[in-house]
Amino acid sequence: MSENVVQRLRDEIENGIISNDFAPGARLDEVQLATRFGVSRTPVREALMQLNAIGLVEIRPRRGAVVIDPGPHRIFEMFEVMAELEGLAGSLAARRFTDADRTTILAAHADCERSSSAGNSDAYYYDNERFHKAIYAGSHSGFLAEQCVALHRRLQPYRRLQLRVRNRVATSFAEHDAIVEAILAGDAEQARTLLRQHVSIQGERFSDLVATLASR
Amino acid sequence: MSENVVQRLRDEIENGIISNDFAPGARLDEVQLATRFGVSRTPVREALMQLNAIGLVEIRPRRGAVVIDPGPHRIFEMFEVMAELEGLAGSLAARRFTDADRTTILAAHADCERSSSAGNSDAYYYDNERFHKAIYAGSHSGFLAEQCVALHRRLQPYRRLQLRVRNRVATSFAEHDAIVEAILAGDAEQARTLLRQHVSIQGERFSDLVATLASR
DNA sequence: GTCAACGTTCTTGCATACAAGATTTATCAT
DNA sequence: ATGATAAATCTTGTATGCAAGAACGTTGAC
Repeated sequence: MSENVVQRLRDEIENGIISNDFAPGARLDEVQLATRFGVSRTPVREALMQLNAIGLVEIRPRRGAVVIDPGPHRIFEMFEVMAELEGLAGSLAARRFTDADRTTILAAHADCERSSSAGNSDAYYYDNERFHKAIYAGSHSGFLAEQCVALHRRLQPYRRLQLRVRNRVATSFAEHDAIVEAILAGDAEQARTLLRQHVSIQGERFSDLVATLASR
Repeated sequence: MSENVVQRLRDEIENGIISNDFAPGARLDEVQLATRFGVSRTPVREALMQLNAIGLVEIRPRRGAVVIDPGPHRIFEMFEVMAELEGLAGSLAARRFTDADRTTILAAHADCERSSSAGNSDAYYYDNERFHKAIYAGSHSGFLAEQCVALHRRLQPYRRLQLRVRNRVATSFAEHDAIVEAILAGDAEQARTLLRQHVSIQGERFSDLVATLASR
């Protein structure tokens, strides 16, 4: 996967956090991680520092690293920012998409339709990710795409929880449909608005999130 | 400043990059930095890894760390995202500001007026920063504020260049005035639009940036 | 039985050491 | 003189060691 041990560790631990293997609040013991991955403490420390810089891990001086627990309110704030960035990506994509972008977006959208109508929420989860990444790419802003991917990744666990809510997959796909239409029609403002609404968790969706978080 | 050596180093090197002490493309030699700051290579490496995670430094495997050179296009992309985030902050602030926020914003705004009319672009630079941070705070979104501060910081050198452009300070202050009005009137959409325009570098401002970058 | 003070143990933070890959330099052949 | 190859040097990547601070348990007093 990666060249050096540190990158590998960073990815492994990050995945562990994303996949809830390391739950929020869990202590990340250096020697424990080191023995687990068969390396010394040094690369483990370096990986933890990187995760700290990203904001996934908190390092309390002399007291070790713990997985950050954002809490419902902060998760909401993160979705709020994500919505804004996705909106921007959508509006830029509506103005800038190429033939290749169009093909990629439509392909991902078609896959979403399949997994949605099949009622396969796990498959939909992955197709949905491809769909959104296709839009980031369509924005033709490398920096924006990176920011979106990073934030998307951090929100991954909560997004996943959301899809478990009843009918969310079907609703999500319907929203995709309108988004694709707006983008391909070149309607930047409409694409922005729809994507913002699609991503943000307002009203009852926030309640659903809190409820699902509590019952983990 | 900070508890441990790594944080201190991270800040020092980051400041060095921001202030162009370490120019884009410059090699960051581990032993050199270590002796310079009177520490061993270990904390230097850890600091570099953090800067790598933030995106200020590129670490090429087995070939050392260099300061990333974003290039005009990427800088433009970064301002584009910054504009969006500031716009969001402004719209949230318009809806959520408290009496304390109002006081802080007005105070910073008044300082901007002073340094602007005094023609002191260095002073304006700092007052401007306070003004924008006051708006971030007014948004009452901790996550958004963090993102804004981080990006603001990364764009610091280029923002500074911009203020050197003729009349930019006066124009900037005039824009602030309208922004304050919109926020305090609770006009979220107007605040968003004005802030977006205020921050983004469209048209001739981009040409100015490129020109200034070239003649550094 | 509870609480506090002290000592032990464990963990982190930084330094040093060593190995492996990259770079530079020197030598040789054409 | 120029190019290539090989050796020496330098730099990075990882491991280990040591000191200082935090967590924990024990002992003693009330």
